[in-house]
Amino acid sequence: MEPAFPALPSLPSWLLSQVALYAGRSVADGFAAEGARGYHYRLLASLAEAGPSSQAELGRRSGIHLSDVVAALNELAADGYVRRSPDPADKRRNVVTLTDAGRSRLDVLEARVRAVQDEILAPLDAREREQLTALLRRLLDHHAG
Amino acid sequence: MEPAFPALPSLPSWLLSQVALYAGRSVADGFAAEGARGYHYRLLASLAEAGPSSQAELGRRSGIHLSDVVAALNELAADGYVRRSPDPADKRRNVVTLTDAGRSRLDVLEARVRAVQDEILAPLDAREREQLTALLRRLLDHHAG
DNA sequence: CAAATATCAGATTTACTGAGATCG
DNA sequence: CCGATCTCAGTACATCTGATATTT
Repeated sequence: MEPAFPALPSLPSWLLSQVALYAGRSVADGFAAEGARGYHYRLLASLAEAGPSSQAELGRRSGIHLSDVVAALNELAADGYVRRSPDPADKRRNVVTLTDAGRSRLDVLEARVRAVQDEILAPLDAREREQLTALLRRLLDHHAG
Repeated sequence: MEPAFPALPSLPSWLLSQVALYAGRSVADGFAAEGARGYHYRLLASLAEAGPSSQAELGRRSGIHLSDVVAALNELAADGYVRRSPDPADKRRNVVTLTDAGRSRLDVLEARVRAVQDEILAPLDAREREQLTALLRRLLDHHAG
């Protein structure tokens, strides 16, 4: 007579949320040590990857809500990491550009992120890390597509 | 000249949080369809697994803050799923007991959870599901101990 | 007095909702 | 008039903090 329940801690969704909670906190702590948040990194990385963009594009690419994009860009612009200029071709839009300072900022945050990923995945070897990311990627692609 | 960044969507911590976000929403939706929340399930499951417990024990086992345990138990007790009685052996404590109705309630929520897990893991076969949970479990054990 | 328990009230974070103004 | 963009204000949820009272 086994117990009928899988005992919380074996549920995939529970494992996922617990590990994600820990990972999220680690990453947030790493950013906080630089006075930044995850949104800042995601926006800077998205700008570096795709070049100058409208805010709506930025939000879609980085998965951040438009209203949160506004707030995070206010902070990034106040620190001189991005520049907002009106798009002459479409007056509804702002063109957001990464400044040199923003590029340096991204490098710093990037280094933090890398270090934290390594700490999170510490108990796994290279092959297992690839397995994990491949499995997660398949789940994400399946449910996002 | 490869780009210097790993492009957001390949970061393990990002994959984790995205998949966990989806999984968390799916589970929450499943519970909401029964008028319940995750806390209710976790508390009921913890009671079924370990028997009558104090609130502090419950909180520790299910990873819910004491103050949230109080609120969630208020709701469960109001619906007759648990009973709170003072512990004669230690007057600081309440002994929380699962009622028959609570046991039935757990079965219903349990079924929901199972179905949702299956939906979340849909793109993976049995072997891959075990791989994923094993990898996640190792990460969790490493960082929780 | 120190530590554990239970309770309540509120702060914090991330994600999201809704309403407005402007423009294509 | 519809749809997209930007902005601001405020909600919702889970988590966590702090204060208080009681008992060990």
